[in-house]
Amino acid sequence: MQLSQSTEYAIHSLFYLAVNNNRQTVLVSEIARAQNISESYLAKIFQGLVKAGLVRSYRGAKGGYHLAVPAEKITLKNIMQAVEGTSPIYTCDHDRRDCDFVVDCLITATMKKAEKKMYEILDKITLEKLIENAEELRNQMKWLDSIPK
Amino acid sequence: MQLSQSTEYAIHSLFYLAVNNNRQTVLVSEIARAQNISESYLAKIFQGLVKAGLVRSYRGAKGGYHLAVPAEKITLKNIMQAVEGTSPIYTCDHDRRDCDFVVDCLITATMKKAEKKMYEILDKITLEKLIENAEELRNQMKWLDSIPK
DNA sequence: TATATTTGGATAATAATTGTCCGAATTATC
DNA sequence: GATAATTCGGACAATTATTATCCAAATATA
Ligand code: SF4
Ligand code: SF4
Repeated sequence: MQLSQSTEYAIHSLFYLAVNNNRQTVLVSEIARAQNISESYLAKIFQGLVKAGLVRSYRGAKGGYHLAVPAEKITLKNIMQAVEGTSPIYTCDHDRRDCDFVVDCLITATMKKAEKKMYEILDKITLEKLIENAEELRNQMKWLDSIPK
Repeated sequence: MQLSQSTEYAIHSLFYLAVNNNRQTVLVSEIARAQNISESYLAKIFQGLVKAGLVRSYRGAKGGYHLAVPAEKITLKNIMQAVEGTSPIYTCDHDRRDCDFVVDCLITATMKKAEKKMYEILDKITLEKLIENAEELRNQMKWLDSIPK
């Protein structure tokens, strides 16, 4: 029940993008370098983020990425679901058992509710809010300083 | 971000145990058969549940398992953590970045809060409540009927 | 003693995650 | 038009986690 490292990469990379959203584009190589993570792997993650509609890509010289929507519209929930998918945290195999599954049983209903509550919290925090928080904690988050090419 | 199948097995097996808690012991073979799942794999899961203090085991003839604590004291949270562990859903690699991590940043704080909310919901539902719900939905949950040896 | 059962360890099969590489497509600039 | 810079898509490989099986040893009953 842990988020994949890809999600941790994606959150931080979008955060970095949001901080640098005034620039035309940012290279994936720069984003990887800023965090000291694998560039080729991050490139793959970004392909997914494009498909999910969170970032826009620009190919060719002077290309790169920037946010597809404003930073105040992208939440931690959005990012998490873009990377991890949207399938529910709990699914039961009722076929395997002798279980009709007409009405949600209390197990299923509870799992759905727990998941919903979790996403409600995550949906409240946007990249914009992360930036505001970063202003307060700036001295502890040096990796956000943009890296010159 | 999905629960492992082991957790699904554990929840249903403990549920089955709770329903049959009037009996002295229940065999792991019976529990597996009732759900049509692998007996040897379930046996391994039960070893973990013993260590977690959720069930008690009895070796030898007439042995088996029963709940270590009353059904109203075992929650879905307890079961989930017994199987999946208690490490947080989100951990960041601040060493890899240039991040001091003195105070929780908003990412970390939000993840902790989301996790907490999720567990709060799961901690409200006990095996006892599942049994009550099963009485209502009895016709759809035939697998709970205890299997004669 | 014979039988029933969990325990713990070893091992294997399968699937998911993480990571790399490269040629093709695209775009900007000279 | 040629060149350089960049993402894209697909294939592939390495590593780790999950799911599963088996068996000898320990324990308990009768
Ligand atoms: S009891 Fe509920 S969770 Fe379990 S198999 Fe039936 S419907 Fe699914
Ligand atoms: S910004 Fe927050 S989550 Fe990211 S590395 Fe720093 S402390 Fe961790």
